[in-house]
Amino acid sequence: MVETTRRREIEDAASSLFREHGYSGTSVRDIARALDIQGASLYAHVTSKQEVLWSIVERMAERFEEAADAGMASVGPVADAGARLASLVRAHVDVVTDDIERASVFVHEWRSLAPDHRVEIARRRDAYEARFRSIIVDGVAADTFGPVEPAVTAAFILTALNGLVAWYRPDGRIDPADLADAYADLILRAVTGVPR
Amino acid sequence: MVETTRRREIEDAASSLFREHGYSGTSVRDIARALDIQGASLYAHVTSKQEVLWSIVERMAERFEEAADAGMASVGPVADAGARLASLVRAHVDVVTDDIERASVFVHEWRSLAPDHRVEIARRRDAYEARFRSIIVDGVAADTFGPVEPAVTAAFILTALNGLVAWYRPDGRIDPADLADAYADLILRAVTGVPR
DNA sequence: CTCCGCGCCTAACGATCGTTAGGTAAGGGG
DNA sequence: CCCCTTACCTAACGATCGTTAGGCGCGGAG
Repeated sequence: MVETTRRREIEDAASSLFREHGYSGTSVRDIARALDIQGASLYAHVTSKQEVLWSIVERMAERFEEAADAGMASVGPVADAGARLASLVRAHVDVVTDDIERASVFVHEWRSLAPDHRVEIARRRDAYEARFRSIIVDGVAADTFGPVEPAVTAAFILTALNGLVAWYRPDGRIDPADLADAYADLILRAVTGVPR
Repeated sequence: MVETTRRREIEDAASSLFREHGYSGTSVRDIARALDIQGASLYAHVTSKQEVLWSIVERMAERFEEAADAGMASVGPVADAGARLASLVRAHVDVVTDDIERASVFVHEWRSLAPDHRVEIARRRDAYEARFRSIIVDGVAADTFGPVEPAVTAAFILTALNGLVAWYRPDGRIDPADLADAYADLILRAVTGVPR
């Protein structure tokens, strides 16, 4: 399936509907109705409903990975654990706030993928989470961070970040950059802070 | 619908399936198959699939509310903000780890409720979140906490807590009480800590 | 002017959905 | 012994599901 304007409109509509009603709760005819065409007409642009989901999820996986790469590159490999963690957090918040609907689909609907794709996404999520874990291990070893448990802490951080899709509203009065700052502060204090 | 053994077994099976495949992704016949009976036979115990979801979600809402009440009662109304927040966090983690499948359904599947029930749960979730917000406001005012934004911070905390359903495994090697401690520590430092 | 292909249409397919109707087998109480 | 309740069954309903087949109109290229 080649990338056309119509194809993008279909994925936009699908993202919005998948987010609100889930993959199983959204019918092909629902997606078509959002574009004012018939359900069967979608198949001129798409090979299956499942392929639309995969296209959305795969693209977002890529975006999260690229943002993390860019964040690490900008801060340098020798930066201390706190700076590297903050960079990962900001990168993640940026991606989520930039496309909250696709991010929400990525976070919640990967369970609806066909087995092969589901396995692939699970693997890539593991690798993504491992970036956080390894920074935490470094920070604990260097005594930059407190004596936190890396696996629990990484899961805590990532689920908090993904939780953004549950409440962030792009039309709200909250600036995405401020939000990234606030989240980076909260998370940095969670791992480095000492009680006042 | 009265409470019988069979009724509980149905809700157990439904919770597990709703968690794995979502409400729309689970058919009445799927639930029945888990109990080795025919789909139509379920209707001797249940008035509709929607009612099963509501029963699960409503009961969990109650459990979260009761746990928060008990937590606040145990710590006393004059305790400082940090102690009260830690108590809420522990209460929430306890409920989630005690029944991870129903908790997961509560967190993710309330969107599939009929409009009236959905509105009611949204209202009760707001009230629950307001408990966290008001403690944060107190802590900031008393300078027990840092200058965090209460709405953002409360959302951060609650989504991190709810994120437990995405990764906690009751058969894992992690003790629920240790987990509650770890989460309380992380969250307390996030709001109170100063950089080391 | 003709032709081609893109974008959409209607119609229909077999499967599966939630739910209802009506019946049957087992077991305990009068 | 009979009756009632409990727990399940088969059969079927109309609706909706994802998807395929085949056709039609329009706009641009030759």
